[in-house]
Amino acid sequence: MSEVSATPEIPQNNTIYINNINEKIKIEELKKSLNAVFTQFGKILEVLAFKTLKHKGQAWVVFEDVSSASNALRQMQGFPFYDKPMKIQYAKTKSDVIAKADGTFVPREKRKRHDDKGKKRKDQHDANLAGMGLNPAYSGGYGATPTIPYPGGAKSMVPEAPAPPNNILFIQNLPNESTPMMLQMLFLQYPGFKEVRMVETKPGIAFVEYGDEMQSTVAMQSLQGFKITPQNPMLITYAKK
DNA sequence: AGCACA
Repeated sequence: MSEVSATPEIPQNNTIYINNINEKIKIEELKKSLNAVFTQFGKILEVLAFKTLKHKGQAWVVFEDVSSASNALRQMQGFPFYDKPMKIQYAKTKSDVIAKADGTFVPREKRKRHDDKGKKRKDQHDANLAGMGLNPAYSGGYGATPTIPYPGGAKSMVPEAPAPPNNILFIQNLPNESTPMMLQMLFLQYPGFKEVRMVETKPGIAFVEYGDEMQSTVAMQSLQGFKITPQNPMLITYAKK
């Protein structure tokens, strides 16, 4: 009898293919969440997901290194993501961003002919903040290098050492005039938000609670370094348990 | 279930 495995093995790839994803999640949020959840395994070059019928519930996460993809695949296999266990495989083919870096990229024929440069991407939450005179530090680049703009005086830390995840976030370097309402405006937009707690005796810090660690992670990734004033980039970490 | 390159 053959000893070939019954489950078809796909060779390693920089890109992981994820399915069984909760289809209720909007593409924009989904990509952000995937980025947040997988960034711990290494540099992510791209997250792709589509809302077309054929591609619902699926996504591709492209890592710079194959080893990152391997670790992600193993460690996040079955991870409860929006209440559904992720199914992760290697992608069947090389992603374009990788091929381009390789020099092996060859444009495929099914490419659209017409320019689609007319589409512009909207910034996500700037509108809410304008009235308060707040200035986002980021305009929504989840693919960006997760560099944390540490406030002056913070001890230099190795960014590769992540704190243990917690559904409660610890926010530092807030301006003294920050109010719970201001913070709520920022954090409420991410799913699972529960509450903001500020410590009266210690201005400049706050705790923000989410329903679970995944949700808090998404919010943290999105608002990391957000500037309420130009000299106050938020430093967000998981709260100690 | 479904493997793309918005």
